Amino acid sequence: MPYNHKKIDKKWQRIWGQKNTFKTQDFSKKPKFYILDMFPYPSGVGLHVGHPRGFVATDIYSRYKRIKGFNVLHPMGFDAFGLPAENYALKNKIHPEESVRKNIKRYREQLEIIGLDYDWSRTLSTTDPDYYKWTQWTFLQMFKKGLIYQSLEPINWCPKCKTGLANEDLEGDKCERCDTKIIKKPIKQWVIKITKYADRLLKDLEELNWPENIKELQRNWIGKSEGYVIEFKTNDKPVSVFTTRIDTLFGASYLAIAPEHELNKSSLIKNKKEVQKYVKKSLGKPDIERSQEKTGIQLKGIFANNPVNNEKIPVFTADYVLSYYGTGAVMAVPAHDQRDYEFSKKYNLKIKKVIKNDFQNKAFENFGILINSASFSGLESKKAQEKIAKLVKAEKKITYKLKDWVFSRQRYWGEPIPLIHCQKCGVVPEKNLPLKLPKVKSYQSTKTGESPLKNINSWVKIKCPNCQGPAERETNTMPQWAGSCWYYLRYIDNKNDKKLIDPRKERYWMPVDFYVGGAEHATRHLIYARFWHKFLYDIGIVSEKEPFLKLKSPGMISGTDGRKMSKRWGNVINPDQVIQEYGADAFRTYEMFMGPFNQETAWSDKAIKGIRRFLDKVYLLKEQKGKDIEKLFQKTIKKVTQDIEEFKFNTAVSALMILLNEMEKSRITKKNLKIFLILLHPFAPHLTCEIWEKKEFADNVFFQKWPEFKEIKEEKTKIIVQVNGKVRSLLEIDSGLEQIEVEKIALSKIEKWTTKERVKKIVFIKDKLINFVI
RNA sequence: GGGCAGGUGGUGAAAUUGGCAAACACGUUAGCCUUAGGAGCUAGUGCUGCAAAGCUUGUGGGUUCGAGUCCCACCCUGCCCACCA
Repeated sequence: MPYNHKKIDKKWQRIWGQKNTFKTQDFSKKPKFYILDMFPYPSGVGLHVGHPRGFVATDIYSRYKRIKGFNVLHPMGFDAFGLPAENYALKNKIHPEESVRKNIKRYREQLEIIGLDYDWSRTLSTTDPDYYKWTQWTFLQMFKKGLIYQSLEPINWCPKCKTGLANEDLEGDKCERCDTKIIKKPIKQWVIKITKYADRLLKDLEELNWPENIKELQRNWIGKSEGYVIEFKTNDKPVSVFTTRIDTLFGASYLAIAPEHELNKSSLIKNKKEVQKYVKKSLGKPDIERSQEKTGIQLKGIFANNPVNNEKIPVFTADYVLSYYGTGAVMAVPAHDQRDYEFSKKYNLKIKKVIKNDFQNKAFENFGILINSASFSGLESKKAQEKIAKLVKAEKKITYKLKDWVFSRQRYWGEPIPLIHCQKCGVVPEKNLPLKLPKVKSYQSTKTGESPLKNINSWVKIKCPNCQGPAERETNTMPQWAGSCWYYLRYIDNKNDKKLIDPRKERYWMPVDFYVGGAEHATRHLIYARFWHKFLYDIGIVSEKEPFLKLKSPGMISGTDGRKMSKRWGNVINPDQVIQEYGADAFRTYEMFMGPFNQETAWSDKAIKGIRRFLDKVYLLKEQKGKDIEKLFQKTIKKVTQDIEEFKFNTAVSALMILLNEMEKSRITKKNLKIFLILLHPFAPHLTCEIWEKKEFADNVFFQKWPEFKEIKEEKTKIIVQVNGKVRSLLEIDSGLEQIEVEKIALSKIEKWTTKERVKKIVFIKDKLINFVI
């Protein structure tokens, strides 16, 4: 291999470091550009080649923007609290603080040898007390604003991790982290009222320049639906139900309530024992199990009145009804809801069609024309809804699938929740932040499932800051997602110990212009962070409603076998080894060349060799005489510029290859060589810097201007000649010729296929195509 | 069950958005060079065919002078959500 990548990579990384080349100044005459990577979670195994795909892309974009004359902020940090880090530490019998420090060091080394242009002086870790001080501070602001409440409802419990999990942390009915089947367990949890922001989270999505599929995922996650709340009178307390199909009210043949519903405790129930047994059984089941087969039990002795026709209908407790959605009770319309249909079949309940249809053996769920609905028969669903609602005095209501955010974990390795429980004063916020995580030897979960912090008496038992009476600290910690909700703000002002962020700097840098990271965060990190940001906006800490203007997600890189890279398959490829063998520039350029940025692709040990060959040839380029290829140069400048802008790096690289292949056979001037190096620089920064220096070109590659391209008019043009749409010939003629002239030339070329007489019609597009239809 | 993305050579892929399908690269074949080749260079390489020529973008239909691209139906793969009333 003609160039020594090991030497060159090291040399330039050292020079960039010594000269502080990538140090970013706050404020500048240049326009600002904030480009951000989703910061990594430093696990024990280190990065595999899939992780840096996004980092390399932002690096290319960032270097491109710098050369284009922007003041670029491109920072990197680490998200290191949470279960995986704690489990890793437990397994390896070291303290998580220790393992996290080691892992971060390793990650940073791995990132540095790729030659990324981060300003490391702005780095941060979510586990650093100077950082989580402000995570805790924001939490307390939410607490003061009444956005946080305690709840004792049954939560998803992982018996192995011994912690409560939000629905988002589940994989079906299993714990996402350890694959253990979860159970329902009532535990006192802190919960954030993210649902209060549901509408804004939904509405503000519209303005964002995000991929449509990610927006759609968020919309579905928030899950807005409009309907009505109808009150059904019973012989006990009335039951409110939520429905989106009030037009089917005449078809309601029973009420179904969730096992958690109040009415289950009614004294009028005749079969109390059975009902209680059913309720108890249901509450222990995870939701998935509840969804597998529809079961229920009638509340004997209880009846409801259908408000539209006073019909007396039975009431069932059924665990297919979810307590946390709508009102926890539904009116069942078997003819028009598949779930109710199945239930009715099983328990032999009335199935009454009220929307015209020919369906048999299943429910018809579409809108349509009402039948069997007294004076409303004949109306169309939408119209009927308003009228029926008016009649039964139903209230319009908007419901969301989004649930409040269970914010506490019964674990050691997280931000301590800065609250104090006092018998007299209730819950009191901590005054001295950061509330540091105490150092302990043993941080195993307690047998009761409570946080390990519970065992540290000296930390837990304190005096109430209000009344000086005996009080206890909250021992739950925050979930893994907490720290990543606002880290992008802290890069802007990472050493500020007075404020979360200096407002002047915030106004200068925010919002993030471009955010790049995995699509798997579409519904968790990206919703939580947007929520957190909106809260900070509401209390005047930030000036923008949305944190991330533009978003792109890299496609996964799978192993050479096409399977997801994992220890289990033994197909993990380590970037260090690849860089060792082929150099950082070949690694970077190959990751961009392998396919479209947002598409999953399998790694290939062989294909990277082509990139290395390309770079070797670049290294050997020298000024020489030959034919002029100015046109191709202009075309390539245009292509590479546009492709970088659009994150189409694969075709940008291929354009550079095409240019190089031509250059080898053509005239190369000093000017052209410089342009080529500038175009290649974002992809292969080490090599281009080296060549630039070796050729004794002035200055440095990244202090150059990005080349502008000129549109060059072609004098000659190629015209496709078709007969009946099939290509039969190709003409190379002067540009701008009119149809009559082209016809003459073209006809002589296609004598084999047709004659002038047989031509019925001619389709002509100037400078492009002529098609003879016969 | 719902949503989203996708289906093009032996492989990764490209196609100016309706106008030469397969650019670029990997692999491979032949030759050169070499003591050697897991180096380099030259030429070839979608399929069928000796050739002329024909065929080819998951399947079937449609629109069009012309379809990988637009429309309809279906099949397959991947990801996400999933009793959301």
